[in-house]
Amino acid sequence: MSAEAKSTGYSRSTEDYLKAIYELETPGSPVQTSAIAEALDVAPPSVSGMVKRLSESGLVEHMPYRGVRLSESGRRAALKMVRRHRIVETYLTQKLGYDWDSVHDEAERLEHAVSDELIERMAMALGNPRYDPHGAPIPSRSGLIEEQDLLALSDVPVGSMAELRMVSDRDPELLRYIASLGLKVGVAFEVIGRQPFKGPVTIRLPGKPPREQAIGHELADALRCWELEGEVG
Amino acid sequence: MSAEAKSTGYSRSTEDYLKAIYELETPGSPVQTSAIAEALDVAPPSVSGMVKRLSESGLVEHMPYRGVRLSESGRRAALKMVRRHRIVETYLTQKLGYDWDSVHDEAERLEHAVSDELIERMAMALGNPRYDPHGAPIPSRSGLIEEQDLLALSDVPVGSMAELRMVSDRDPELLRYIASLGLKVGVAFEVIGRQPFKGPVTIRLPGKPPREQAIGHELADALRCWELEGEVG
DNA sequence: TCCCAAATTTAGGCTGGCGTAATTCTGGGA
DNA sequence: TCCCAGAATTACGCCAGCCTAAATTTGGGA
Repeated sequence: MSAEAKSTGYSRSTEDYLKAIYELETPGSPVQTSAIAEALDVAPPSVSGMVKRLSESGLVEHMPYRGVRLSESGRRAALKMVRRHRIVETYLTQKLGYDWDSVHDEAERLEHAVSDELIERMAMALGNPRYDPHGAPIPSRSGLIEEQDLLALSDVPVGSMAELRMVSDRDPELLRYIASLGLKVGVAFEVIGRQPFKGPVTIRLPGKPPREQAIGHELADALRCWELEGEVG
Repeated sequence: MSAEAKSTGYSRSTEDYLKAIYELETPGSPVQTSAIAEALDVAPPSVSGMVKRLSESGLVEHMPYRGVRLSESGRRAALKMVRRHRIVETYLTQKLGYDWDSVHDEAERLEHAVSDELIERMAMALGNPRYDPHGAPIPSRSGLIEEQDLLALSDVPVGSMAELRMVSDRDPELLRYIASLGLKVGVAFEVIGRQPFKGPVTIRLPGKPPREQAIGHELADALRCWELEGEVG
């Protein structure tokens, strides 16, 4: 009966679940209950309960004991949340001086409170950006998102040039660290070595004297790159 | 057990109640249950229930059947919400092109989601404003608020000059209307007449040809003014 | 002083969302 | 094919907040 000026019309919790499911979805397989539980830091039975409500609302398709998939309307709502999150992050960094490692939590709360109008005004003020500060593509107002086909740094062949295109916004520590290395979205570098058995990747970073830097495997897995055309010897 | 990055540490609902009570409080008398119920658009028994919780948390002092008063900590939290609300309103109008009649609802939601840091960054970007777009004073970070001693337009003596200083942000219709008259905070005018029995107040507004304008009693009650020194014949 | 209307509180219920404990299903290994 | 570990679900309970209906209190007028 209550109006709820939320503009997705769904509860905060529902919005969180939809976004989490969207982010966990891979084209092939449904998202498992336990994965959602971990992502949202709730107990698995809580997820079962919410999944039931979501599927009754037609937001997800539930295959018992198998997992869930977003329905069309679920995906639309999820992409709306993703757009909000990324525009807010971009706005905070560009207009209010936030560092890229500190915007995630703020955006996580604001995405539930902003109206469509505010988001569009922020987007306008930013010149309708296509990527957020971590390189993630911003879905369009109509819910289209660019599918990027990026390579983990750990998979870039030794000897090639690559450009950092995207990093998860989740881990501030990690973001601070890679920023301290001079790495940010758009920086190109050469991959000059990789040790086997999940050993570090070594890259050469541009600079007055180019700098070689070892990147641990876990980190190298989190850095998404474009392999650049011209190879370097 | 959950951390709650809310920074007041209270629930959305609690924040709403505290702010409402603050705004209904008058130095002398406690705030009645029914007044809170009306302000928040909930049923009186819901207020009784919440008041019980608030008083158990030490945020209000409850005098059964008489009403409630904010405690020190309750007042501090309420003023924090007021500061947030007013800074958000100011930010939206000054930096994102909102009109003064459309910021209230947006601020009403954002005030619960923003962090202290975001508020301070907004305030900084605005040059630490002292008043919001409707002329209401913005509490300082430490919780001090300027007490203004303003006169309703309906109480300004006929013949004097006055300046509009403050209007409630609650009614967009009213705000649009007075803006359409060319009235905004800071505009000075002369009170040239007032009809008895809650009749209209007539004012003379500055302009290429000064304009006379009748203001209904209800509206005249909502416009808070300074009486200016120099009288005019 | 008594009584009634209005305000308030209590009683009892509901929903969303979370938790734990117990149960059920699934799929891979022996 | 059987069995079991792990995943998922069901069963049940809790709390915040809201509601309506039924007491209860209060204060002002006759």
